[in-house]
Amino acid sequence: MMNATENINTWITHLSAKAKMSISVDCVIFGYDEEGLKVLLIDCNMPSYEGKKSLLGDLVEVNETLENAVTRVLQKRTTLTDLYFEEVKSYSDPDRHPLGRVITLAYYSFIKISDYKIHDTEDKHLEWISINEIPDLAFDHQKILEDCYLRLKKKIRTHPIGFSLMPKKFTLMQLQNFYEAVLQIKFDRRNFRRKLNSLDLLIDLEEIQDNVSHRPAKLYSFDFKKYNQLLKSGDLNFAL
Amino acid sequence: MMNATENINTWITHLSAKAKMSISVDCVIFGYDEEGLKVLLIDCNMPSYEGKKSLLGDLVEVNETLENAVTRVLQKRTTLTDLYFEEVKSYSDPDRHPLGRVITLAYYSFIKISDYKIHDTEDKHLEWISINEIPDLAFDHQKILEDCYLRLKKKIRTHPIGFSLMPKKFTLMQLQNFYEAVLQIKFDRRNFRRKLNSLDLLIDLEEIQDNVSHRPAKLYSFDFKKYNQLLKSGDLNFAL
DNA sequence: GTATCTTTGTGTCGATGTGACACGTTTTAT
DNA sequence: ATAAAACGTGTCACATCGACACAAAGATAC
Repeated sequence: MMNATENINTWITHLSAKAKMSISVDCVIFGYDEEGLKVLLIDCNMPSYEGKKSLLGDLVEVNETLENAVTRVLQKRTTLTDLYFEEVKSYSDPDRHPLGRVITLAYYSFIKISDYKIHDTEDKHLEWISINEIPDLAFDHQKILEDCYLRLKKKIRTHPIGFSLMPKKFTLMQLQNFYEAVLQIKFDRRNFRRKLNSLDLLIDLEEIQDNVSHRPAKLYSFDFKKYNQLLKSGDLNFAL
Repeated sequence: MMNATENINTWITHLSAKAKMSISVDCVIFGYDEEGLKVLLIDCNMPSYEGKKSLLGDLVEVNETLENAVTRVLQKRTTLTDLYFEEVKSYSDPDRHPLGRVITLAYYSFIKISDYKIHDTEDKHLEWISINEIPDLAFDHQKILEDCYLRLKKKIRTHPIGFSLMPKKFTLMQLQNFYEAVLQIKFDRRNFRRKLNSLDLLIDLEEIQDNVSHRPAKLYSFDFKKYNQLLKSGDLNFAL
């Protein structure tokens, strides 16, 4: 019987094998291209979920952190390294996985779809699906995806994480389209531009669009240097 | 060797015993009384951390969710049920726990210290410590506490979670003291009152303080009913 | 019972940010 | 030359925010 004080942080002397379980990470990999916001999903062929799609995830190995595991999954599935990702929350229903007790931690990441290349030709089962056309997913992945999407929407309004998904040179309209696609809301064009200008994080490249059959727009780039300075000094005041 | 597609969500057929580990929850139990913001800590007598204090946590059992485990820990340590708590993040350094591989999920809760009673007389090692006098803690609990405190401060500015820690009848000055203690910042009295009034969530009880040797203040209570309505309708616009 | 102490309660002004809103400009295509 | 398409710009009303000072209420001391 446990002493009143005894717990994982005080007096116990060994870890019972009975209380061990599997941990996984599940990544909601958001991607953006000019068609809109998409999510990378894979076919799930596990009995009882056959035909459904699922998020990308894997078991955490005994000698790695959860962040290591996420990095591993992201690299395997996108070939990209150094991706931005963020922990969202845990899912721990004892019955959530048919193979047994698996607690999972959900993460989301966000990449430029044009940077993405299929890593392995065997991965025919990987697919970008529009955020508006998500089918029924296996396990509790529907809920995970929802929670991660909410988190992304909250994050992107207060942190300029979206700019690395823009082309190097972009127009204000492309930027607005990006925010409208991710947040699924419309902005007033004039107010959006006023806001972005007031942040003073865009560099006017003094160039204009080419090959468009209408008045060409001015091109901008994002001032990552200034952004990082502001971030360090704590004076970043981004809000959309 | 793993097939390109094989992972926890697709084709594997069994969970390897080798990849199993222990999971714990650690709770930062914040408490408030008129002396200020405190944290409930316990003595840690585990070799290599002897003499240090630690957060309250426990191993997650195979048949319970993380939330169940948190509820269990909170009830054991405070005797209180139905406490508010929130997941913060995971800590998964393979070397973070001397007994072996233990991934932990951090949660914080927030209670009225006057509601708290020592549950078990053996728990002489439990103590409320002022947020400004936190000693060195065992494991990575320093970091966990910091992260949870940051989260609490962020949360309390946008959600009126603090009102259940007030007496049933309170003065605006008591409320301001509460926010100042938790956030460790000062508010202008007039602006604070204007803000709170504009939220329209306080009920003027038309009573005044008693037994004070100065001008007595008006007493208010929190309109939980209206708050819950606003919460449901999504019109809650709380920000301090 | 008057003076003093302590804490309460209250309003204004200037600055800043936000939502709503319309028209002339630039380029290409015909 | 004209039409089509998207670009680029400014104002006004309104709400919010920080800064700031003084009179009122009750208790206490003399």
